[in-house]
Amino acid sequence: MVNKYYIKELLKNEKLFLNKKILIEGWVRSIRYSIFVSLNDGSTVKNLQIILQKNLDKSILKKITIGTSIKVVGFIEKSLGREQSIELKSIYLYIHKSVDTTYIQKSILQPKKHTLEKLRKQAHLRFQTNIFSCIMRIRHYTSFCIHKYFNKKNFFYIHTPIITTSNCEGNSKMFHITTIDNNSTLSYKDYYKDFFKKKTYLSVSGQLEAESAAIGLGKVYTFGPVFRAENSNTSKHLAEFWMVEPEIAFYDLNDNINLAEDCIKNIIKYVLYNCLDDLYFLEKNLKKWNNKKQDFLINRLKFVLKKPFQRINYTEAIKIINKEYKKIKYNPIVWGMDFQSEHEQFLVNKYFNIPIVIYNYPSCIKPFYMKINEDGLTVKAMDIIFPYIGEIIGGSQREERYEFLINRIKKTKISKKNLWWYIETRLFGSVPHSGFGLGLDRLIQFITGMKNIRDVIPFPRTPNNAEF
RNA sequence: UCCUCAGUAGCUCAGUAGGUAGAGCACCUGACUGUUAAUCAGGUUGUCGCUGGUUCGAUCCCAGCCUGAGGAGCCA
Repeated sequence: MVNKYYIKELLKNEKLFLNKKILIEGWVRSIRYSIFVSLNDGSTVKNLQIILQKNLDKSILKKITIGTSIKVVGFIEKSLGREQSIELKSIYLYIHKSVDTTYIQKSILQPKKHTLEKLRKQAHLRFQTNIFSCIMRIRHYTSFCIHKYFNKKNFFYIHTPIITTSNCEGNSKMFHITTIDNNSTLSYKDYYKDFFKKKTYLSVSGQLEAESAAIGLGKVYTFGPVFRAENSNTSKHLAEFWMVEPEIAFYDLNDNINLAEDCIKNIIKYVLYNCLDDLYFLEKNLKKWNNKKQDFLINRLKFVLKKPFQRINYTEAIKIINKEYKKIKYNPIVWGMDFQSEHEQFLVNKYFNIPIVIYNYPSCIKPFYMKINEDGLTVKAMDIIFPYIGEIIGGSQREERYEFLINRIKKTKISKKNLWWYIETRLFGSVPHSGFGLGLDRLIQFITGMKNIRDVIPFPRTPNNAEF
């Protein structure tokens, strides 16, 4: 009986495995000189070199093509080559499934430089490429760390519904859910005869439900997919994306910002510690593709950890932009307008040169649930803006006062009807509370240096694209 | 949704200032027991995104459409 191991385990403890007989399974990345096979099993970006038996039949050898899945039993030995310190000398080989060379040619497995667009078109095969498997491992560690972080801080993980009746953002377009089919004489307007006897949608956020959970459980978070039916064709938007939304009772805006900053920094630290091989690989390749001379990925991550984020209120931010706009040839901005992405990028990349937190936005550009300040004009909102990708977190202290909430809803012309339960929470032990939404995919974009958000999620959903 | 750009071999791309196309790699055949996307020799490969128009003739010019990318808006 031979034990099976994964490449990550072998490389972590090379000496322990020397001269040991082991079993390994994976996919062929390349075959050289008829005896050297680079095998990858997904556990790490690094490959294990397999030395095939010298007298292997030619017909077998021909079957060991790129992408072929194999099982090998052999002895771990010190490698004579330069690129690796150990290798597996094979004594038994089993081919699970050989890949025909004509298929390889048509696929992204072909050992060539492929564009990320090409990889996207073969999203079902992307997991077999180095770059995408690196990103997926980082995505895993990021998600895992989020649970770890909140668990350690005594938050409870709340599963908020994916099917909802309310639109928390007020103006986001939502996906309508119905069981009425096209052939029916009913239309989607006959929602009172539909499955739920209500108009239902895919959730754009779990916030409202999380708020009611926080009033009782104290500290909660949601982490799941959310859906936006906006027709946005950009490198930063998805129709289905993953969002982390903590919601905390007795937290004010400042506590909220502190939590958000600590959370992001914690995740980055965790990824730096656990995904260094993947980050090195990405850095090496991004450098090549972007024709950059300097390493930038890992330094950028370390840089975020170094200093506190710059906190600035909306009104001050406007002043800075209007003072500097002539120099930078951007449009000036009037109080009450939202920032354009060039404004945000100016503040982050040029003016402060660190991630920034902008808070106390005018109430007219923010949703109804945010707590209004004493000035009556601004709300206790905060956005965290990161270099290159822009807004990564949006949050606020919530309006916990019943009358103020009602007033705000009236002003924003949102229907109270479906929100009755949310409003009612303000009558039962309402407390100051805060929360934020962290876009997981955007955070991973920043960590991995991917320019397009479609390259950090396994099967992206965007307008016109749900192929896989 | 708007603006800009692109679509040529399996991949990355060049090209034709209107006369149906080429490079590198891949692939195929052969050689090779220490390679690192191995090397050497020989060989194959295309509705030049789709539809229509102008023309003796369109991959090239014009129009429409489709697909993709970058940017903007919406936001996470």
